[in-house]
Amino acid sequence: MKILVVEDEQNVSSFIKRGLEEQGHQVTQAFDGLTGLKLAKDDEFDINILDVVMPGMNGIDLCDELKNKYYITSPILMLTALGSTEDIVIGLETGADDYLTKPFKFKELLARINALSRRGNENEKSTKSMLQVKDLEMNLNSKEVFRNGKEIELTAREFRLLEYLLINKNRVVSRTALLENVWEIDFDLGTNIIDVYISYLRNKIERDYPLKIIKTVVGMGYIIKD
Amino acid sequence: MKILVVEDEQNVSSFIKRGLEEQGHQVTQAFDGLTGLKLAKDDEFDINILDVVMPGMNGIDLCDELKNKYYITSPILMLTALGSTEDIVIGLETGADDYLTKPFKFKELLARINALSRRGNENEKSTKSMLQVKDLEMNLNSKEVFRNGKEIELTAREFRLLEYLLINKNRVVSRTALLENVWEIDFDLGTNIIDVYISYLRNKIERDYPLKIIKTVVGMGYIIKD
DNA sequence: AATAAGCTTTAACAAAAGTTTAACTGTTTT
DNA sequence: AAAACAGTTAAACTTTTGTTAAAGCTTATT
Repeated sequence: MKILVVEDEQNVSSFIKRGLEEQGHQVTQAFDGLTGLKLAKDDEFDINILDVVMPGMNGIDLCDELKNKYYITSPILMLTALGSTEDIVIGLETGADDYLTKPFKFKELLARINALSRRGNENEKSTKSMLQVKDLEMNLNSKEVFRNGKEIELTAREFRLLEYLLINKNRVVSRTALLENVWEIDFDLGTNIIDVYISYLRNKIERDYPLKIIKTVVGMGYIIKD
Repeated sequence: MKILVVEDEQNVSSFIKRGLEEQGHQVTQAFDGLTGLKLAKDDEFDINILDVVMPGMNGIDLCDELKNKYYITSPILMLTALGSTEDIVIGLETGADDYLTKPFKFKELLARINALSRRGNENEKSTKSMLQVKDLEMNLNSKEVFRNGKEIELTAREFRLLEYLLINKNRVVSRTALLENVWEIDFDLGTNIIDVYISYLRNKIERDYPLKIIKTVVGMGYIIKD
């Protein structure tokens, strides 16, 4: 993992760096808030460790900027002096994902880092390249579609239509939305292309199976439900 | 929020309960691990607070069971005695989402609970789109309507009418307003379409239930009250 | 550049579903 | 009790959806 450590005290920073590198992580150091901001805002790190007390920009403001201005998604772990409950409260409020009071045992830091990265990975399940509903699977990388394990060949447009419906699983998708997002047509001029493609799609993915996938909601659009 | 507190020390448990209830949360108490397990495993709580040191099943085993056997998804916050770093490490390793060392300031517990629930909500952004009154629920994403858990099929117009009434819950909605907002008719030419649709709607959502939803306010319009 | 194959779009029609009108009945207010 | 207001019903009407075939495009290949 790539880990950023923003900490002004040389010896604490090195202590962390050495320990994490022993665990096979790649550590980048920043010794003041502004440098830390520059490094972190592009969200290239798996975890950001920020000290609260620093000259210039402090850890809380840095955390605030990162989470609420640059909207970074990687977790932030705050380091605070023992007993400064106020800081902890504010830190968590501004969006820090965890904190640790100094002095701390390295083992605990490690456990927290693991917990944070574990949590991060769970959220990324949604980003992964498979969409599915019932016994229908769509692989976004290989652009393959399977029903009950059997491959179904779709044309590009059929694929995009199905993809959009799957991304919006459990939501009714209007014709306007389909026209805009699948066909990039921003105003309808009385085409029935959607109906035609829904029909094609149904022929390919539902014809041989009793379990239907695409439901029509008359007057509103179409929906794929779990 | 519904919060579960599994803690064997009466006074600590009550302290937490009282504080959280003051914040408007709904707290359920368990005074031993097994009871806690029974309550938590059905995953009906928004947050589970577990004490580590308890007679019988301890908090760490409980956490392990819940996360790795019953796969509950709601966050777990562990309470540990000060300085037992070992416990914290194990706790986080078994899947706890956060921990707090005793003694703690209530303010901090609150901040952590808020942080945990915030994190949870991000994963299910589809939730915010529910309208409801009494035992009637309307899902604006899937365009589904349920009465007492049972689905009711509505046409597009019926849906829009009910939606508008629900958005204006506890307010009398005039016929003119309905005509403008549901039918997009800006001036009435003596139609009774609203009466007709109110009648259709009542047939579908009230016919089989003693508890009525839509009330007529003669000379003014209709109202749905909580 | 011409051809062919595959994909996309249009258009016509049939079928299904939903909406509106209007006549009639019932209820509340004056 | 009359007048105004609200509710019900069924038939007429409109809109929406599904299907098919043919025409129009693109793209790869000769």
